[in-house]
Amino acid sequence: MEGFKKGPWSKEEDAILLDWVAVNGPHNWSSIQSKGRLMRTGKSCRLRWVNKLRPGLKKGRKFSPAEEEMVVKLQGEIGNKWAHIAQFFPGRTDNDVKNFWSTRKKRLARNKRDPLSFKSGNETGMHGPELVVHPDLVHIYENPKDDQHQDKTFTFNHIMSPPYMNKFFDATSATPALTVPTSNLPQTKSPSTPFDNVMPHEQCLNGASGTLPISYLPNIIETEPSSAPFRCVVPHQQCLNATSATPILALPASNPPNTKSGPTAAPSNNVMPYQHSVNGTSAIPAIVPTADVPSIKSAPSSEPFNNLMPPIESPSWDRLFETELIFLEPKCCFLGCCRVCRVPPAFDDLTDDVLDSFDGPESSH
DNA sequence: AAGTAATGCAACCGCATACAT
DNA sequence: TATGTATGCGGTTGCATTACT
Repeated sequence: MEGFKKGPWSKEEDAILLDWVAVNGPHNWSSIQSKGRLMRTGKSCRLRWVNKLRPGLKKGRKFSPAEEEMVVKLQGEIGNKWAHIAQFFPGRTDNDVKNFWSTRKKRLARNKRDPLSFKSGNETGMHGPELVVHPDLVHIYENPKDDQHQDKTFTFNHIMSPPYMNKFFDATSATPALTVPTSNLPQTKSPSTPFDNVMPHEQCLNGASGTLPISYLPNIIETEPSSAPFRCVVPHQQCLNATSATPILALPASNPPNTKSGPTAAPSNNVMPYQHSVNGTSAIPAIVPTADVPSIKSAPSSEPFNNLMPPIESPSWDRLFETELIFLEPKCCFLGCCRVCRVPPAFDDLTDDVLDSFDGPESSH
């Protein structure tokens, strides 16, 4: 193509692009050029926005040893799916991950090391928080064959939701790990992948933290048929019990997701699952079998998440397991990744009472 | 201090896919 | 259904900076 500028972006160009996105949203990239605002291709504009200008990016922060380990594991699991891998690292772009991997690969090649191997920070000369994994998760991860479903990718994705990992990595940081600015929410791709959509949900239950404004549903189940409207989310009971009996469902009308800038496939046709019954004694997953999902009415795009699921009828973890809506044994789900705060419980924090109160098939675990 | 190697990363390209017409 | 366009992704390149000798 002729007439398009290439190479590094100037501050002026960035300002124009930011201004454009502020007004028009992060799409219709070609219009920026066609309307004479920038002599850049739409692709170039999009790339600049995604990789450099998008809010919420981690700038100038090297990958920590924990992040490195997770990149290695993820790459080993799913290959060079950088965009997918990047979802596990909020604030990182696929380009970041790709560049990191490439650099690391070269470095290890020079040292004649397997890029799939990981050495801790001490061994590599890097320093940072060690990756600390819940014992159950370690076991599940390292023994995927133990899972009834032997798809390693699935098993892994099921456990390691991006928000959880983010919290995980930032355990020693003063920065709240779950903070995801609305302007940095993943985009809705299409109605066929409804829960790639982002939704705000209730804060982490009244004072667990005042700085966890938004979380979102992870891409957990990649092998799930695209027609399935809900993906597995896993609350853990003690979290729900800890500070409030308030169900987490509530979508504050004053805090809708930032969807006006989204693609044409607005998330307004989506509904979100919610925790309808928090009674303090049973862990009720916010999963609704496909067959139970009612027809979803359309809503104006300005009210994308006003459609809420009606309460589900007390499905048990067992049932969900049996119907393959969750793919780990219920106990593992219960212990694994919290829908509310996205953090697995510290194993030692699980009191006998909590464990006893769990209604799952303990005997099978 | 200068030259070289290593590193980090921005940005390009080609291709695939989704979507509109 | 076919075609064109927009968008997204992975591979690659090239430049600036940093580390090393």
